[in-house]
Amino acid sequence: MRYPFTEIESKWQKFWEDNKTYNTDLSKTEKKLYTLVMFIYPSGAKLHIGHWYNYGPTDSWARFKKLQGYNVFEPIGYDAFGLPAENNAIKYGIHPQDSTLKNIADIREQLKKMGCMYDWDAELMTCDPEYYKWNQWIFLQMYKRGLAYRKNAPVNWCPNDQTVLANEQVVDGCCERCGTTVIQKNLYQWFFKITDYAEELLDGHNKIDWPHETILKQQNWIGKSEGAEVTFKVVGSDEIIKVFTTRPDTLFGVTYVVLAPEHPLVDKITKPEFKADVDEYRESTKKLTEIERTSTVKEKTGVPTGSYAINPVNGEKIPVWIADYALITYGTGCVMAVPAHDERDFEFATKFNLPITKVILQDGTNENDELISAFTDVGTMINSAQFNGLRSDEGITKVIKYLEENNFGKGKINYRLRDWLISRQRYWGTPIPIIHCSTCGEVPVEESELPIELPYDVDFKLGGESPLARNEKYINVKCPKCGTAAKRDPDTMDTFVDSSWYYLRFLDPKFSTSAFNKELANKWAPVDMYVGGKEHSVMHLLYARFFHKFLRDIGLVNSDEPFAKLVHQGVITKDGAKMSKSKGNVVNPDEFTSKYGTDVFRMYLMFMGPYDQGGDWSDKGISGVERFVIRSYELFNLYSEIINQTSVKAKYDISVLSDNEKKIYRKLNQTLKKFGEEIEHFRFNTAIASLMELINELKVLESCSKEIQSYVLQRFASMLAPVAPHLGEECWQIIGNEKSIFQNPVVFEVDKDALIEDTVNIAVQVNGKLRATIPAPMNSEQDAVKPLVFADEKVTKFTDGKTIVKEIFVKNKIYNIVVK
RNA sequence: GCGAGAAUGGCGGAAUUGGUAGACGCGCUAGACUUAGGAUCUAGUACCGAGAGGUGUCGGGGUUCGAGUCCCCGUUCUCGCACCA
Repeated sequence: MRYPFTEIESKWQKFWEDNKTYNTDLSKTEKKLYTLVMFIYPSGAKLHIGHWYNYGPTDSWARFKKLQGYNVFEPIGYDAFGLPAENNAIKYGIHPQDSTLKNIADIREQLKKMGCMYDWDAELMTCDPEYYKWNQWIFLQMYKRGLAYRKNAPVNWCPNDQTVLANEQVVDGCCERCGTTVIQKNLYQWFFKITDYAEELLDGHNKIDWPHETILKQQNWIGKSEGAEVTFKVVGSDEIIKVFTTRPDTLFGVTYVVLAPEHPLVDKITKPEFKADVDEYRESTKKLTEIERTSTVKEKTGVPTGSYAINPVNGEKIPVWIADYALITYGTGCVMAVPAHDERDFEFATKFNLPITKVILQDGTNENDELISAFTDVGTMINSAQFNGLRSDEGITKVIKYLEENNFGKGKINYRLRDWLISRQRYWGTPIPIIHCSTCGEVPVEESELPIELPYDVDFKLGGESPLARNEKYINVKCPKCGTAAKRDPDTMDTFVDSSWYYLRFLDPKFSTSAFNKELANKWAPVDMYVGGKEHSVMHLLYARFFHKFLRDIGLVNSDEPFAKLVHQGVITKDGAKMSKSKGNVVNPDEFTSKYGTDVFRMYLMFMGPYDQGGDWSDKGISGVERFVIRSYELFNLYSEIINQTSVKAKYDISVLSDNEKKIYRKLNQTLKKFGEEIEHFRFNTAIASLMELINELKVLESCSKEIQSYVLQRFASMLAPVAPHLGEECWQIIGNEKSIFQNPVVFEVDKDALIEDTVNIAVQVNGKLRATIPAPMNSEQDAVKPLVFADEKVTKFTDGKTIVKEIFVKNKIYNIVVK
């Protein structure tokens, strides 16, 4: 028999849509389960294997939970703003709005063919003014509280995309999107003050069930380090240099100070006779790309400023240099250099012949031993006045205390995390709701004026400024305060703003008088299960956590974290390489869905291997899954006459069943248990393997009573339904049910009494080597098993004539005899 | 350089707390059926060996009655971060 997947799949897709099978009643919060897959970035019209791999298995998990009786909410939406649509417009002249809406329409159709249980009434897209209106509203709430602010700052600029990038979007010194080398530029930009939440973003990691590596990445990104801020006075000047150090215990070993070349103090303290060299050096570092500058293999460079500073703890006069190994973006932009105990300072001091003073003595060495490299570990403090003799790790707190008592500095915690730059000089994004007035300055738009809609007619060509700046009608407005001519902020927001709170918007998208329904958000947030790629470990997942905490602080949600549990799916590669249009190695899912159907393709993706591991694409094994699907379908057709479902009990007493019935009843329940546990933990490959194992044993059904046949098939269908939803529904119907299996999920219960086997095979080892397996009644004690063991000549062959030293017995598992 | 993870048949991959290594699937071999088909079914399939048996989870040590699993040393690969003071 052929498996008519085309008919079956379209039939059920229509059924689900007509009956709104998967619309969730959000007012019912009992057993609520909010499952979400990261929404779609509609940069093209075609879904690729990665999309299927992301959405299919996650949907199977959600379906499984629904069959377990959870009130599951699984929405879908489109992350619709962003650069690709606009780049496309520049290249081909298609308006971003037109191409995006077209893509979304195409994608929607493909998603429906995937057969996921999305609640289509909750669908959203971020380019909808009713959505981005609330981006603007949240922006204004942040602005009011000083968390959205504008400053002139050195920013990452992509010369190709002609826009500013967030630090997170710079990869290896290149634009994450187009690969062009990023340059530094000073611009007035809008920032969100995510740094205010640095400590809480770290703390919150304890409250969420996320992959360990993702939490580590975020911790690393936030980059908390504890130490001290120390003030150095500049000789013959009122200026002071503040440095951040994690090693206050080495303070007596400071032999020079380094400023970042961009540091504003450089102009003030550089001595006239050094000015030419300093300017030249600053010019040359400016020309370096991010990659060249941050390369660790690069030799250290720098020039002296001619000024000197005073080390507060010992009054020593030390030179002030500038060098590009001091980063303007970290700490204070100034470094106190301790060559004896820091590798970079050691390298620099050696190159420029600066003094090296040992202040931490390595255990087992002498003070006068020559240093051949920096000693950075813990040792004993020397040359450090009253601190001599202390262990350096203990010295840290003592020195900080001394600094504070004498007003030389203070203990300080520093973070690598920087504020989130959200301005983009591009069109296809959320307009920033600020008006610039020459007399009133920055004026926020009234909330009642929102949304500030994106005008349709704009000139997209690249010019280093936002396309919106060239739209006279949009840009020229009257100042809401004084009424004089003013201009709108011409920039748009980073698209990561859109994705930072969309999971809340799903909770009642039609409720347009606020960003989201607060009452429902408090009942349904956080998202219980969130699934998406590892590439979002830092950016999206950190920003969303920040937003959630902010929304909590203004009283809109009562939870601390947006995503309680997080799972990353792996990446599907092709011949070891990431699939991409430019490489031309994209595998088209249609090729397989048209040949095998959706269910087979979805199941094969799940069966390939561990979900979080992904893997290299090969269709080699797909026929195995196809065979399983056909065999299942045939099986149900074989028993299609079993329609008397009412006689099926919830469980049976196995002692009254025939041997075959008992065997299959037990196997079925064992499979239910195994399958459930595997799906629960996203181990789809082994879950499906357990179904295949079961079907391999279903031949004995022939000799079972109708009741048992019915019992087994019902439950088999309930396991098929999550992993092959169309097939599951069809099989459920074949055995006489009218409703969708997902509408009356009752059959996912394991009969625990049936799980235990009567007999077990005990492995008999002699000196740890397997010599025989002996069947014995379940839970037999050693005394009962022993005679069986020594009656087996496969065992005695190895024990006869030897002395038995020891016998180890593990119930139902092992009998190990140690002989000499 | 720092951090995280991984390495099991011809292939994808299975193996509760250490307890019968190779589940399930692909492929392969043989057979059955046959309107000769890349369909289906049955049996087999880690390696060496005729067999008894031996050897096997990247390499080398160790703990243990027993190690894919735990500990130490090393190799290779993947992924993050990378002059963060």
